[in-house]
Order: sequence, then C-alpha cells, then structure tokens
Amino acid sequence: MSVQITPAELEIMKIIWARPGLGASEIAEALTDQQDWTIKTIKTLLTRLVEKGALATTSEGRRFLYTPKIARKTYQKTAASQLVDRLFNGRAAPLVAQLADARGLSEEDIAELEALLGRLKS
Amino acid sequence: MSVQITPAELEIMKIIWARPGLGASEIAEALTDQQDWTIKTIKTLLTRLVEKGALATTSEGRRFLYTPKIARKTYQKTAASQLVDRLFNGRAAPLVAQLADARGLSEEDIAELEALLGRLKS
DNA sequence: TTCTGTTGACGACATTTGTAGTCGATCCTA
DNA sequence: TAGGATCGACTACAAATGTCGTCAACAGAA
Repeated sequence: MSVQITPAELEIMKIIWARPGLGASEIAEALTDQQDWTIKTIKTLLTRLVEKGALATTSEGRRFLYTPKIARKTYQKTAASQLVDRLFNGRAAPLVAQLADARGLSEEDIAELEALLGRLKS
Repeated sequence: MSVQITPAELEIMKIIWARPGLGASEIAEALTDQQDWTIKTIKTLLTRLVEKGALATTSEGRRFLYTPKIARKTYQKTAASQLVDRLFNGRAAPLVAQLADARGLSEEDIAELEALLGRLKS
C-alpha cells in the first residue's frame, strides 16, 4: 500500500511540494489564506506525515525543515489511478467525459490533450 | 457539501447502481466475490448510506429494497472534480497525462478521447 | 540574567469509519 | 405450533482523522 494521505494532510503536502524545506511556522504562514488552523494543528499533521513516511525532516538548530519524501507526481498518479479504478472501471475516457460535462474543459486542456493523444499514437 | 461516501460504502453503492432495488441479503450475495463482509457489516453500511441520503428504501414485506438517491454519474462528476481541484489545480490534461504515464491508455480510451475532443471543438 | 516566545514531544478528545454483536419481532419449516 | 432463521433498530468498539492543549527545553530580548 502506498502511503495514505488524508485531505487535511494533503494541504500541508501541497505547500511543501511547492516550496520544499520550510519549517512549521513558515508552513503555517503559507496556509493562513486557505486554512484556519492553529500552529498546533499544523504541527500534528506534520508529525503524522513524517510518521507515515510522506515527509522527511532536517534539523536546523532546534527546529525541523520538512521536505517531501513522496513526489507530487507519484502521489498524483496513485490518486488518479485509484479514482479511475474505483469509480470508472479503470477507464480514462469516461472520467474525462464526466469532467467535461461537469465543468467543461479549457482551451488549454483541449490543446494539451490533443498533443498527448498525438504523442501516444505515434 | 455533497454527500460524502466512504470507500466501503462505495462498494455498496456500486452494487446498487448496477442493480437498483436489491435487498440487503442480495447485496451481500453480490458482494461475496469482492468483499469479505458479514451481512451485519453490510446492513450497517446500508443504514449509514440511507442516513446520508445516498440511498432510498422501499418496504417490501418486512424488508427494505434499496435504490440510489444519488446517481452514479452525479457522484462520478463530484469525485472527479474534487480530485482535479485538490491535486491538479483544476486542470484535466495533467490528470490524463499522469494516468497515461502511470498505466497507459487503452486503444479504446484513446479513440474515445479523440471523439470527445472532436465534439468539444465543434 | 530574567522573562517571554517558540519548538518538538506527548497527550487529549470528539467524530468518522470499518467491522461486528445484541435484541425483539416476524416468518418459515418441520 | 414450536423452534430456528431473518429483519431492521440499536449498540459496541478500535483505528483513523481533525483539531487542539500541556510541557519541558531553549533562544532571543530587555
């Protein structure tokens, strides 16, 4: 089983993926916009992520700096595969069809998807 | 917030989406392949799904028949949108790219995606 | 040097989730 | 008709999750 990251923990991971090597208080600061957590909550989540092996720590003086141990892309692949398997019988096209139906695809998405398909067919 | 369905509950939903109007014991039977749950567990999950508003019941004699109150497609859309928002900045193309990278796309998926893109561009 | 604020370690506690068990009513079988 | 099977309602309980609190150690400010 790959590491299980909960929704709350994922918010932390996203910060650290974007800027690896932050300390707890800087992460808290980066999260003030999105979340209304106390530093205590954030530290608990960080500890759990380290326990789970999703983050690694480096000591800097008496504090820790956190870096991802699981790459963003790795996690994206796992999560996307899980969704496709659990809800779409392993098929990608119906997933995209539902997405397009639910919220449309941007021009950018359409262009990128075409490029991707072109690459896959050659 | 749309109804939150847990992984275990989703297994139940999938059976009922496939064949609406089953009773608890028939659902249990349909699940014997995939899951190793007792009928008790299944009944608990059914109760919770009814409480959550994901299933509706009809009485048939002294038992209940279960039908979806949330359509499969509706749930698919919600789940797909959530994933895309939480992990892919709302973009569909990177999701498909990661999927392709993680497990490849079938010929069928590629053909369907092309058809879908064609439709979207016109 | 003393006070104050910050840090990680550890503890806490309600809610959700997974997985059953008990119980009284009822239906079916012998 | 009597005893077991089955039904839904209710209860149980550990693990995971979300959200903080306490505490001892330490670092910087006054």
